[in-house]
Amino acid sequence: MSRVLLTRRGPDVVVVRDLSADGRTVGLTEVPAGSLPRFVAGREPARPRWVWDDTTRWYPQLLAAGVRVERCTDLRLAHAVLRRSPFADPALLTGPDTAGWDALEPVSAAEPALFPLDDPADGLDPAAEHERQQATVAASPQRARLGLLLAAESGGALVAAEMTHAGMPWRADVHDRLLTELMGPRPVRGARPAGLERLVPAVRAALGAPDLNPDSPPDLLRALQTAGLPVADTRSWTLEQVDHPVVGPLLEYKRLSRLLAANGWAWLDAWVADGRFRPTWLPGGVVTGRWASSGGGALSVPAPVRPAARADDGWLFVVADVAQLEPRVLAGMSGDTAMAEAARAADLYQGMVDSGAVATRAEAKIGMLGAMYGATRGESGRMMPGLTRRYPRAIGLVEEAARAGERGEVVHTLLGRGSPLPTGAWAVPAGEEPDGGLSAEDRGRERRSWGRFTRNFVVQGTGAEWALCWLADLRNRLWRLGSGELTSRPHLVFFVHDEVVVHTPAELADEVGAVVRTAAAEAGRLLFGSFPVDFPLDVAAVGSWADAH
DNA sequence: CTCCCTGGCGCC
DNA sequence: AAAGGGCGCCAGGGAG
Repeated sequence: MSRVLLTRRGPDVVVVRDLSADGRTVGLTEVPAGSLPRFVAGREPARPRWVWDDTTRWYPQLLAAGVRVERCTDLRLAHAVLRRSPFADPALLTGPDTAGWDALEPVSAAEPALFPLDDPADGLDPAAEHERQQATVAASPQRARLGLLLAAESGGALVAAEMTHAGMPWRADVHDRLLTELMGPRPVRGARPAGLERLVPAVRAALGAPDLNPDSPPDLLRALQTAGLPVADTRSWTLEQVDHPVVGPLLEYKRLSRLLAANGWAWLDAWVADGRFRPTWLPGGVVTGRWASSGGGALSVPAPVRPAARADDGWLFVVADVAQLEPRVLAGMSGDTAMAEAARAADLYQGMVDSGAVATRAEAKIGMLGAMYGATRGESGRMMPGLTRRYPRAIGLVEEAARAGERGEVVHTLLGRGSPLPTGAWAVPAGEEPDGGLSAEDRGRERRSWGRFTRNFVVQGTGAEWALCWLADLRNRLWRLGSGELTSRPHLVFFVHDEVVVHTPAELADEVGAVVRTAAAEAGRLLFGSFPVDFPLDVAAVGSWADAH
């Protein structure tokens, strides 16, 4: 496969290097920046891997010009992975501008102030960085896994740019109607909607606090305590435990007030334009390898507004999510055949019950979540001995990850993403002076807390790798289902950790459903080879996102 | 005034 | 006696 490296020379010229398999430059061309899309489109039929400093600095402009590419290497993301990977030799990755690569941030269309003038990326040498990265992977004892991780990470970068380009279809009129039905028509700026305002006197009266501002947690807490309620905070869960006339109206107020603040009319104004919601997706934005997002809270769109996400006329959403991704991933990465057997069922937790490992589905779920999050007490903690007996390899893997974290060691995902080193005062190496300000108890608590983080890291991070492989493979399969530009074919519009939304012409929905499943099976094969662990999907073809679950 | 922290809560 | 992982975002409120 050929590789083509793109670099900028000033604002107007792009330097194109054709690279040999060992990374040497075998061809050099200069292209005016304005004709880059035409150039890339002309080369794309040969299916090169485009190598560039950072997908966010190249791909949005190509997409805007109607050009889609099949694959790339994103040096920024690859650098971040390699810098922390226990599978990579740091000496091979180190160069004169390593600090610059460490510090390189993605750019977003929403804040173009830095770009293209004065971009720190322009002080870096992508050709040299690419050579270092190639050498690092080639020398790795796990180069297949590491290579897969870098390819998947880069594929994710392409998906992210394409999803922002296409946007999630979003009906502002439907959203406005939902809000109006729940809390009355849109008020003038700064005022409470009538449906919310109506609840304030009820709360004040029930607490005997005529001037209370229910939006101020400290004031609210004082008023609750003054009224004699045994609460130490104002959380909804706490209030639900209390029997008092204020609870009903106050919980209702909090529910509506939250919706108004997070996804009300101001959210619509800020994030929905031309019938599309376009968040900025940040692949690799979380230490575990999960994506983050900025703008509009894309990863936490609450259920009540999802009816506003509606496919275009003649189009459908194919919504797919994988049930119990993380315990399945744990079964695969630990090679635990008993857990993989339970994972053969569409419902892994029911599979655990059917095999006699646990008595009820609820116990299976709480036990597994506790194992992966590090619960040691309560119902979840009490289940650990039984789970350990039944699934020694799976439980053993997360336990060992926790112990390693408590020793201050790095843990890693299946494909080699490394955890950060602890920075807390508890982690001072033996022999050095511990922080005088931290008691032995505090140190123990922080040490265990870091162990819970590393315990979860290996599972959450490997789950993210499965999802990346799924996404990257699905993207190319969707492209082959249609013709014309990206948004006239079936295309991804949303991704939330273990769920995808594809926007597709209605007549292709069945085929989309099939390739979503094929891509999931392929992701399982890429990560776990022939080890028999299944990743069954819930797939629905719907007019609205809200109808999927 | 701006900056930063916290409580609270939405998602996985 | 609701403990236990990862996020982003908002409003309030204190610090500078």
